[in-house]
Amino acid sequence: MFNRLSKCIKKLGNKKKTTIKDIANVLGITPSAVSRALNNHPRISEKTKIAVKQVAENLNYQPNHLASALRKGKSNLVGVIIPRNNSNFFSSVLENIEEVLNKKGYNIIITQSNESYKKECSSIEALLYTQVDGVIASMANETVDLSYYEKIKSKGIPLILFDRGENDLNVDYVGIDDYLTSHMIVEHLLDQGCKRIAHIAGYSKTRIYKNRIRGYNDALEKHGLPIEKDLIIESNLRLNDGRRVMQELLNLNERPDAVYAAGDYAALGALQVLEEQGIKVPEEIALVGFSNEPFTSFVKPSISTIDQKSALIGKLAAEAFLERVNNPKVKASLNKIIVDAELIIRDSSNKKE
Amino acid sequence: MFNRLSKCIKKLGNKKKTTIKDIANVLGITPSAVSRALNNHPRISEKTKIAVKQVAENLNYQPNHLASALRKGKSNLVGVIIPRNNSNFFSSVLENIEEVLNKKGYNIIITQSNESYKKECSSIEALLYTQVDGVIASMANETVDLSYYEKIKSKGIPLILFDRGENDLNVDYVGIDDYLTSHMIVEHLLDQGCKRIAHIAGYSKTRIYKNRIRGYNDALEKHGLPIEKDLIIESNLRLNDGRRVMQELLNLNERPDAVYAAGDYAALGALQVLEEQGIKVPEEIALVGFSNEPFTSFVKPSISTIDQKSALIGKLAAEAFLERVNNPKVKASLNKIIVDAELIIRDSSNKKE
DNA sequence: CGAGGTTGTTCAAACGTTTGAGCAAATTAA
DNA sequence: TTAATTTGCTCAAACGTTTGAACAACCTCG
Repeated sequence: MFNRLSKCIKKLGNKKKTTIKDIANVLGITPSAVSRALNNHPRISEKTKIAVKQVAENLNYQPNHLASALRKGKSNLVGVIIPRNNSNFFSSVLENIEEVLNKKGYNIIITQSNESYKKECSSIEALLYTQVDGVIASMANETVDLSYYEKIKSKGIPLILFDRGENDLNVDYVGIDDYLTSHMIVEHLLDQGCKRIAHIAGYSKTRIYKNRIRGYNDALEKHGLPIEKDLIIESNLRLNDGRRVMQELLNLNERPDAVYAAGDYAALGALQVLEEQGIKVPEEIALVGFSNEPFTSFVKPSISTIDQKSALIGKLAAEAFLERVNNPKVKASLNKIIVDAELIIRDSSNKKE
Repeated sequence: MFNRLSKCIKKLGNKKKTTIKDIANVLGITPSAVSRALNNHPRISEKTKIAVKQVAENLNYQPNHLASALRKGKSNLVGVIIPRNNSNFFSSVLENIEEVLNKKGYNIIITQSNESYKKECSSIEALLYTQVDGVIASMANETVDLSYYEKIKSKGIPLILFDRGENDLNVDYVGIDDYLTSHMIVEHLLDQGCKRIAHIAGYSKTRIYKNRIRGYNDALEKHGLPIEKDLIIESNLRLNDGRRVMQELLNLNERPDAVYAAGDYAALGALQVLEEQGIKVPEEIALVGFSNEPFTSFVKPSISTIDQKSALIGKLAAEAFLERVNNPKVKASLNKIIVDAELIIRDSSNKKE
């Protein structure tokens, strides 16, 4: 056995990667026994297992994922598609997805759609080509055509959406209840004594922004306040667009006394305009944003906002995927997991004390 | 031929994925001919190619990446390791790496080390297991032991470092010249009339922060200014640590009249403390950060900082990888690609006008 | 002592591609 | 017309693993 080993070590000189075959040769057993030993198969003797692992270690054996994935028809790779990577929300979601899935032996492939439908399609294409075992995605704002997502479903692998999803697509979803969250914001502002609440809305075709608008409207109605079209202005929610919308609101005959922006960057833009014009926040106009971007806590005044529980959403999305993989037959109930968002009240909307 | 086709379509009913074998059966040719047709092999007739592609389309054929990667010994996957995903710098680098590599048929697997050495090791492990064709990485702050990176090199696949690299590891590197950039900052502050420039330094074991400190020292020396130990304080560069260091600096017998922080978050922390204490920026103390995080442009006063050309760095790192893959023999010269950083002068250090 | 079960292993096929070698037919050159 | 070359394909092995089936050797039990 010893000269077998040394022969093999010599062979290793020419840089070929070690395979289970090499291990088998060293020990004088077959590759299948080695494979089973490495996978702790019950029908392999403890003695052999130890020997195999020892030799594997010595030869610096690294299993070839490609081969086993091919044979098993399972890659242990999960694709994650996010719109953009620079927000704190997505980075935290990712971190948690990864944490949960790594523990179960999955690795993740992250792709950014950059909010572009075209890029999103090519990402899906690439992920499917890589034979991922599932996809966890948050849709680009632009995306209306769902055929590429249908393609994932038709492959028979799990598809989990988070944050940005579509009801039409019949799949698992994890996110907050935008409608209720909007309610919460409006009621907080009313509670602060505000009477004319404006809404810097997101792209009204996207489900989540649509729901925020609905929530805003219904909350006003519920409290007997009129819904004024002038006070709802659609925006791409970027900083500069927040400025533009705030300016428009200030140009109205009757100014609002509160602004609820569907995104933090838009809220920041609004805040800048208010500051430039010497309008006191929150005394004259109160302000609430959405997403809890880090900067909301350190600008002056700090901006009230919504914490979307990114860590929890990531964790739940990953678990939803695992659930689907482990119980592929249960096609029946699709989960809509709704996480409670949290309103973080900061200076920009806190008139009391 | 037509009944062959319909037979095959029927077969497809039972959800099995189409393979080149299926296409071969339909057309009555061999799988190898199909493979060659799909890959535009010159020895396949135009007629056959067209027929194969037509049938492939009809049967909704999707090539199995795992199989071809296994056979070719090449996965067309590139691993990217970044410390954290929430900074604008890394997200922009990623976007550009992806753009360049996608064009060449590569997909990227992104993993976050979360600045943890342990996580970094397991990421490397995972990437190697997935048989990536190369790794592009920015090292975690913690990382001192390079053995895991050596492991990548020993696999014989390209390793490209960016931003955070180590000279000891003999590999390609893309980044800015931290030493010169520090010079530039110090000279800008001197130009503004500052005489006592403090430095909120990064972890002095990390190469880039070490170089920033060296640059700071040498620039002062060059201009005949003393180097005062009290004015250089090491920090983890997070917001709160920036506050702590700024407080320490203010407690000195003789206050600095300028602060150069090696990171934007630390600069922001410093700014908060200055504002709270009613110290005028830049008049009493000028401030410069590092990295051009978005918030530096919208806080009041806006913070002068360094743009590290993230897009360019991403692009160059990806190209360095491609270079290595295409010319594996050229072991000789390893590239240190140095990109010129740009000083963005904003209100926090602009005393003139 | 023989039937039945368990243990530890081998055998061979399979996963879906790619690719060097081989070969017949068609084309070109001499 | 024949030899040489080109064209268009087939054959079979290979990539490294996993896995159902088979089987010998050993153990157990009545």
